[in-house]
Amino acid sequence: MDNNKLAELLFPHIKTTAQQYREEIYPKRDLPEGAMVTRFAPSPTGFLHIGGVFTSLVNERCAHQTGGAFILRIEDTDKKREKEDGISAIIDGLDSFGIRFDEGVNKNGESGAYGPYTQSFRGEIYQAFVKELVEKGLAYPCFCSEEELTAIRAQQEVDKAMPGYHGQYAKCRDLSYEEIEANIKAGKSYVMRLRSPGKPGGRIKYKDVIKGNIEMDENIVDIVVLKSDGIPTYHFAHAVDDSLMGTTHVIRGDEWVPSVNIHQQLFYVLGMKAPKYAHVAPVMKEEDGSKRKLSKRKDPEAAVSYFTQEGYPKESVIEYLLTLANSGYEDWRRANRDLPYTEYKFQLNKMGQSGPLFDLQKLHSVSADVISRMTAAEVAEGATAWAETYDPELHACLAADKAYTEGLFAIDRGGKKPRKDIAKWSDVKGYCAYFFDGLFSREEAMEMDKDLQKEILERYLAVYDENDDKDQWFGRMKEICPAIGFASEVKEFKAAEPGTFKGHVGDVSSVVRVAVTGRKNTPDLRSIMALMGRAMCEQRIRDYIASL
RNA sequence: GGCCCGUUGGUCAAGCGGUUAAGACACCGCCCUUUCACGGCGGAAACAUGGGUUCGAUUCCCGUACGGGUCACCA
Repeated sequence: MDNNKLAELLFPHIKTTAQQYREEIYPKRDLPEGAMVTRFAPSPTGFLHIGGVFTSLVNERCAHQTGGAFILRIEDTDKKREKEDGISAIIDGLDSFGIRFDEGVNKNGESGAYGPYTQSFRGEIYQAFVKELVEKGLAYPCFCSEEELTAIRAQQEVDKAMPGYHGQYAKCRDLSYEEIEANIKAGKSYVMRLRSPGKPGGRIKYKDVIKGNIEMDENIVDIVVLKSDGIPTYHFAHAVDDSLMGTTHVIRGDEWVPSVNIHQQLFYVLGMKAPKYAHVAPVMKEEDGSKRKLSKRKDPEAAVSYFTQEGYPKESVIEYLLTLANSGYEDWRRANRDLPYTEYKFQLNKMGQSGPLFDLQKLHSVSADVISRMTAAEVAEGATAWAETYDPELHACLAADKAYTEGLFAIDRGGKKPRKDIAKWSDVKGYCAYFFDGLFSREEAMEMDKDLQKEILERYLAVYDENDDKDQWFGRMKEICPAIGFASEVKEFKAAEPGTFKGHVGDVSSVVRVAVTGRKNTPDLRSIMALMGRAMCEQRIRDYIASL
């Protein structure tokens, strides 16, 4: 058969050759030694999944810490599953986690010298490569219908043969030029298949950066490279794009491991160098005692929107994901509390081989730590921004007086041992409600004789001075003690015979605390009262007395 | 079912032939402390299983079990 003639019959409109794409249109990248070119290549089939953030973070770290490039490519080769806002959901989602791309699809379209970066716009490129394959006798049209394919599968089951279009089952493999021409003239729909050079029984080996040495059967299936609509399959698009774009490391989910034999074969027939592969295990979820892949449909915490809704700062999610990705990260963080995560030397080959369970409790702890390292201004800003869309009532309070809001977050913040009460912005309301009359409610009461509480508060009011510093403030509490039979030192109280004192200075401040905040537990009361101011504190105390 | 990968405390995990088998989250106790938090100290808690190889296996090899992945004109 005349392969060139067949190629022309099949692709008469394709004038730019594969050779030109390879050598002229997309030149080699000029990068420093060791620079990694990576890519995140999602298909726009729904919303961004936390697993997508995970793999793109890994890709991003590898590219940027080596001075390489990070590409966002959209794999929209499946029209059926495509969702309308799929692309923008991915772009916005990644952007909201601060993951930056150097090339590819973005909000304004595309940028970079290796485009288009959206596969649906690369049709002619793929076809040029298939055309070349046809010329070399490595691809052919297949006219089998869905029914025929099903029949083949059924037959293979009977024969206990390996499923797939191969060997004796590859009916269209050796069609003559005339037959092909006749089918096409008859308007029969067809796909383009690879004429696999693989031999049954052949084995291939490759070294996965994460999984190590992997050995598997050589591919012998004549896989589809171009679907009947002329759009490539993932496999083919991957091979063409990643070689043309100069990807050095393909870092993707490990569900692709079994396809590596196909991919390597594709690079081989295309005459292009295969990239290195690193297969990342998926983030898992525990259910009924067994692990399974985190699913977008079943698990609310799988969608990135969950984290924004709950108000986990993006830094927290990244921080947590990094601890999952590299176990050394936590140690590094402890030693370098204030450095940005980009300073950490991420190691691809140190990633776990099996999927980690997504642990919300750990996220919570990591996030509390992240927030504890923020400044009051940052916390105020984060919380206010979150509340604006998710809690209008809270937002009204936080936004009313910026200085006041910042002040409340400044209490017990900074220094070596900052508080860790807030793990996500949705915790803020519970944390600070008593600072605002609009949110305030009396949540807890003192278990102490009411008249005694009254007396304590009356006496306190008599000596209360809003200008006191911390020591003076506490001194007032002590001042009250003797007159009401309380110990002004806790040690004194503990050392004395039971019954000597009715209580101690700590109990006095507890009464004041409950009166002012409606709670038994709060951060430093003096700071709280100083921030709230005399009028508010006095009002709270008087209201409390009246309620007793 | 075929093929591929994996299996260290509840979870995330160090480990790479000889260790008292790290650390973190969670849990428990104690200390610090005017409350709470933070912090400090301590505790309980693990090498799936059976065979080899070896002077010695968590570590290497084989089998078993369990878990995960994949076998499309989906990615």
